[in-house]
Amino acid sequence: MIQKQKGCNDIYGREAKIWKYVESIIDATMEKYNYNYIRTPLFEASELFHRGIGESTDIVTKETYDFVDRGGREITLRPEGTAGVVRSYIENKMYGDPNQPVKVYYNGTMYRYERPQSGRDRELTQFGMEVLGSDDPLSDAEVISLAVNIYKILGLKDIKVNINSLGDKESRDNYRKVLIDYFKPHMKDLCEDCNERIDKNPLRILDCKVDADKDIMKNAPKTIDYLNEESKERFEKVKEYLDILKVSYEVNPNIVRGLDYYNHTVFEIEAKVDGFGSNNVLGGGGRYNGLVNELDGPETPCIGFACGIGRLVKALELEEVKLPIIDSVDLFLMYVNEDEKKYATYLSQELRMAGFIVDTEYVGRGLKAQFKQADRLKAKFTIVLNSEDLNNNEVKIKNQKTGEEEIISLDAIIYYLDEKLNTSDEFDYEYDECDCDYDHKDCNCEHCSCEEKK
RNA sequence: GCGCCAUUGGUGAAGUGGUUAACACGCUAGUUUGUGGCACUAGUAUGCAAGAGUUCGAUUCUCUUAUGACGCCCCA
Repeated sequence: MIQKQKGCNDIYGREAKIWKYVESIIDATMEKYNYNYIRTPLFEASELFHRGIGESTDIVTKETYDFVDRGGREITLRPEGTAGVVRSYIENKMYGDPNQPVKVYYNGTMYRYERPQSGRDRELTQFGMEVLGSDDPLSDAEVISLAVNIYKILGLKDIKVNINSLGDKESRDNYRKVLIDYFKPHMKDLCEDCNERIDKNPLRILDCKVDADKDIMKNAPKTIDYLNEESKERFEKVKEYLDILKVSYEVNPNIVRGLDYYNHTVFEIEAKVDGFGSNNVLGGGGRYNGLVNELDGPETPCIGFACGIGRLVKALELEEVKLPIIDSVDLFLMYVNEDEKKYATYLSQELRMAGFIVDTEYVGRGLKAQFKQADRLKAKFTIVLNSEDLNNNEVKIKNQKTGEEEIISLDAIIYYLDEKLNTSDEFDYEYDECDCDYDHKDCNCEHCSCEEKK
């Protein structure tokens, strides 16, 4: 049997419906903030992601899917969304667009060649947004609040926003030196990994799990104490706007982000959900004023945010957030003989075109089993097509919820369903009640929330 | 890249170096029921991730590979 590739997932059934719902909320919310959807290629020239480290000594080895195509080009499957957006921004000269800043959002699969673990796959789907061409602290605050609002609209309750500021380049470089000077004499007290980090990526020592509780870590210099006046003022402004937007946050000096093109605002949003494994960060972002220029575009201040949808969906599931997922059909058509089946074929199409969700029998089940199937599909109405009734231009329609049956004229089906489904609130989505009519003591359906069951 | 544990039917799973691999749910058919929720009957893996080895004989032992879970590294 051919198995799926490591760290990839098949998403189907109810889970796929949740994904679609989550994505619909993302789309709708982004639109309200007037962020425009952008689609960039899934693969890009490797150089885009593995660009020169340049003047910085911070080295981040990117674990990406790289390959050489038939034309000898070095290709990389995108590990994140920002670089492609920035490339597109430059290549399409969006900086020349009179409509500034450029606000875009994306949603797509990313690929990382890593060992899978909790909350981390090789193929992942991320959505994110970027504001290119604004250095206004308001855009920092807006990006953060937009992200928070998406989580809130979806129904996540316990989310925590951690923010920090790395300051401008001057502040950041200064802080780096201070941090190295601080840790250097104490290297023997730190773990093996930290000894490597001091050279590769000193800021990330602050993230170390092993040494986190040591005094040396707690007393480490904090980024915000090394901001110059300008950066400090800027950070205050961001916080001020966040207050106006009613976003609660916590300043966490250990949020540093791994890449060196970040400056000023950096933030992470975490879900406080039990059972989320070692990594409970839903998404993060920050300001990257140097990146456009680094990729040969004009000096452009930008800020962005990205979030893994897989983790988000997992958080919603763990928090048992009720989502308005449509997983029922309006009508299930049953039949026994071939003539009835033919009529079912005709009728199902008519009703679907009229806007109803209609399903019927395809595998030759008996009537009894067809009723079971109707239950599984959570059919709101059923019709057993019967040659005799059809000859009289009639049909017996049954309300699966109440058990009531009515004989109605064939011509009246559409009107009848419309009346029942759209004008009464009888079939409105119910968040907490069981869909079935069964005795709750015996009911085993997965949505039943009755006390007896628990 | 490193470490630890796992992989038995549609699902949850029990189990053993030796002729027929529990049990439950589900599903299908039938009896009964005024056409479904109950009850009863019957059916439902030539197969225990894949390959190789040890053995008279392996699903059970060993190795390799693949995938899953979790942790480290890394985290965009």
